[in-house]
Amino acid sequence: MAEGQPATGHGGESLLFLTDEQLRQGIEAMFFAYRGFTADPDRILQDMSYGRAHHRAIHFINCAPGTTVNNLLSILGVTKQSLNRVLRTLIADGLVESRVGRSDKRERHLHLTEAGRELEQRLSDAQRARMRAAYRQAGPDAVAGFRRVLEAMMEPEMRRQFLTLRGGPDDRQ
Amino acid sequence: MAEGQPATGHGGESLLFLTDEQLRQGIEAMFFAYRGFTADPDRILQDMSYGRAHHRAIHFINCAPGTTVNNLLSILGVTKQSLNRVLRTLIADGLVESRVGRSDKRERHLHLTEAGRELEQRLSDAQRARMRAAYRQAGPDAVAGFRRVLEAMMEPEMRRQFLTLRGGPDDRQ
DNA sequence: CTTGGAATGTCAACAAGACTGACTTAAAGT
DNA sequence: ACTTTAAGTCAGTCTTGTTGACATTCCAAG
Repeated sequence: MAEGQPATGHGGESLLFLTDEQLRQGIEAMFFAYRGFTADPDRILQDMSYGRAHHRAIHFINCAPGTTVNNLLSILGVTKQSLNRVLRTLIADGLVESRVGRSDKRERHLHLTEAGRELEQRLSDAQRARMRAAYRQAGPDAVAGFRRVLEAMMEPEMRRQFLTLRGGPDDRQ
Repeated sequence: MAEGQPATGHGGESLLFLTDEQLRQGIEAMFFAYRGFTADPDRILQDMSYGRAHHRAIHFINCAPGTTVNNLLSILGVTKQSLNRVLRTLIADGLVESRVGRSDKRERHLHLTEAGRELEQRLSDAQRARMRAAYRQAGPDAVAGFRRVLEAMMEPEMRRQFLTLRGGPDDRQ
């Protein structure tokens, strides 16, 4: 496994390219960058009594309105009990609405309320602003490469989820 | 702010390039990729009674042998109480050695023991393997772009730290 | 129709790992 | 002598993950 493009055609670079030192730098870059990536929303959230988990839930409910709890679980990769605590507070605070499924009454379909969409916007704007700045600074070609490496780094199952999400959200309810 | 390169000279793409949808996809890619990024070491660590915090400490002690506790704190971005809990167990388990500073006896210089280096290798190998596979699959140009975007995404202070780390570790002791 | 299993979601209790705040000890600087 | 700095500790809280037990609903086999 792990072939794809055998790293040919870049004069000599193909060998230097995968030294442990280069990889170590990539690992550290990932670590520091992820900190920056979450810094802005975290700052907003800590003033409310929410955390990163709430942000993630809000984000993906916004992306796929009407999604079920189970569906959200597989995207977020946590236990249902963990997600439930977060959802409970979001519902209690009127940011998320949980509608009993029409066809299958066991399911709960999740939607953001107006207030929920408003918070989502605030958080997304902050995160997108940093992303936009980074993209601008790095340039279009760098962005394409960035995306390619990230996709290759995902667990296969998550990559499927990711590509599905890009396609179209399920709005059944 | 957020100019740098005004995204010129890539025929038409310059406008499409920064849509909210593109940015959202970048954000989600970052989320899923980071999960993959930590998955392998996490699997190794959960069999021992360690967590991600221990991995980070071991990683950076290995990178900069002889680093002080304070130095490590600023790299990891956690409180000393939090780091101390981790260091205490690592020292007790004989993975990390804490030497009193020669010139300044208040400082403790941290080193990995043989057992510590061994664990570090195991963890790094797992993480590097994934990184290597992703790099190979994406190709050299993509990797360069990946690195550029990550660097631009860091908090300015972390970027300094990162570039310093690339330069040379401080081996004073 | 009933009944038992599977799926979905909820509640309760606990652990890891972050945080703050207050305090001690030792060494360095002034 | 006094202050500052580096490190460590104790106690308490918060977020977010975990497992275990439980309720509800659906569906299919008897």
